[in-house]
Amino acid sequence: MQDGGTTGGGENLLFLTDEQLRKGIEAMFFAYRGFTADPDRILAEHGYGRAHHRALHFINRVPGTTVSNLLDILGVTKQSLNRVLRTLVEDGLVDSRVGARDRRERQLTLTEPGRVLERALSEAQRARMRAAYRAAGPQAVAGFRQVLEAMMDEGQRRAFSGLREGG
Amino acid sequence: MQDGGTTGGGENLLFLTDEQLRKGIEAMFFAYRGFTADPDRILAEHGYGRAHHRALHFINRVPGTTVSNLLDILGVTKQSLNRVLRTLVEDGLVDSRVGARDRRERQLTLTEPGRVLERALSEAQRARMRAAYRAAGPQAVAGFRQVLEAMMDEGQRRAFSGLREGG
DNA sequence: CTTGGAAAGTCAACAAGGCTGCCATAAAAT
DNA sequence: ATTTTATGGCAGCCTTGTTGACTTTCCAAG
Repeated sequence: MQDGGTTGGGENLLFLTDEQLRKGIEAMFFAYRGFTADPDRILAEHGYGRAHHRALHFINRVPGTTVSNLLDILGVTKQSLNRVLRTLVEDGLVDSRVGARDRRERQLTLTEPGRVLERALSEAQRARMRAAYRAAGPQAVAGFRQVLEAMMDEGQRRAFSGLREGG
Repeated sequence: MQDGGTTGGGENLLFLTDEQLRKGIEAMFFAYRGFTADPDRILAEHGYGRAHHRALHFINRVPGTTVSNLLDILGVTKQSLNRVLRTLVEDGLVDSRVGARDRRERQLTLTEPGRVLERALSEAQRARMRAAYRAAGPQAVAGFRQVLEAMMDEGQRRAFSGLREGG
C-alpha cells in the first residue's frame, strides 16, 4: 500500500486536496508546452505543424499502418489527418500504397527523407524528456508514468498499450 | 552510450533508454487528451474552446490581473487572447475595467456567472486528476510533479512558481 | 507645457488544424 | 445483380494560433 503520511491507521490524503490538484493541473499545462516546444521549432523550419509530427511519429511506430488505424490512434477526424497526410505524401516523406489484402485501404510508410525528419523530431523531444527524467530520477519517473496512465481515457489507454503489435 | 546494464558501481540507467523515453512521450500525448477531454465537453455545450478555459482559469487564479500579465502566463499572442476575452466580456463572464493606477491597463475579474462556469470546468478536470492521483498514490504523484517541473522551459517554470503572488 | 518614445490594448487579415457532411470506390452480404 | 458497409478523399466551416498596424495612455527630456 502506498502510505505517505504516518497517521494512525489511515492514509494521509493531503495529496488529494483541491490545492494539490490545481497545482498538478497547472503543472500539466506548463509542462506540455515544454514538451512540444523543441519539435515545434524544427517543424516550423519545414513549414509543418504538430499534426505532421504526430502522423510521422505513429507511421514510424507502426509501418504499413492504414489511415483508419491512424485515425483511431490519433483521435482526430479524417479530414484533419487527410490534409496532413496529403502534404507529407506530396513532399515525399510518406509513401501511400494501395492495401495488399483490401484495396480500399492505404498502407503508409515513411520514406528515407521521412525517417530523417522523424528522427530529428523525436530526438529533440527525447532530449528534453531525457533531461527531465535524469533530473527527477527513476523513482519519480515511475510515478510520472503511473499518473499519466491513470489519467488516460479507457480507449486511449488501449491505443497506448496496443501500440506493441504492429499494424 | 545508453547503458542500462548493472555496470560496476554505477546507477541503473534503464529508465533512460530510448525505448523508455518513447513510452513516456506517448504517455504524455495520450494523457493530455484525457486531461482536456472533460472540460472540452462542457466548453462545447457553451460554444467555447480551450482558450476560453485557460483565460477563465487564470483570471480566477489571479483576480484583477491585466491582459499583459495573462499574455505572459499563457504564452500566446495578443490577438488570440483578445478575441477570447472579448467574447467572455460580451457574454458577461468576465469584467474588464480600466486600471486604477495605469489607465492603459484593463483589470480582469470573473463575474458571478463566470465563476460558476469556471467552477464547473475546474471541478470536471479536478475529478479526473483526483481519480488518477488516487489510483497512483502519493509517492507516484510526487514523482509526477517532479518530472513535469523538470520538463518545463525556464520561463514557464517561473510563471508556474510565480503564480503564488497575486497580480 | 510640449514632444517623443514606450507600453497596453484593440483590431484586421491570414494560416493551421480541428470539425461535419457528402461522395467515390471497393468489399461484403443478400 | 443489388444493396449495405467500410475506407478514404474533398468541400466548407470554426476556433485559435500568427503578424502588423493603430489608438490611448504614461513618462521622461527639453
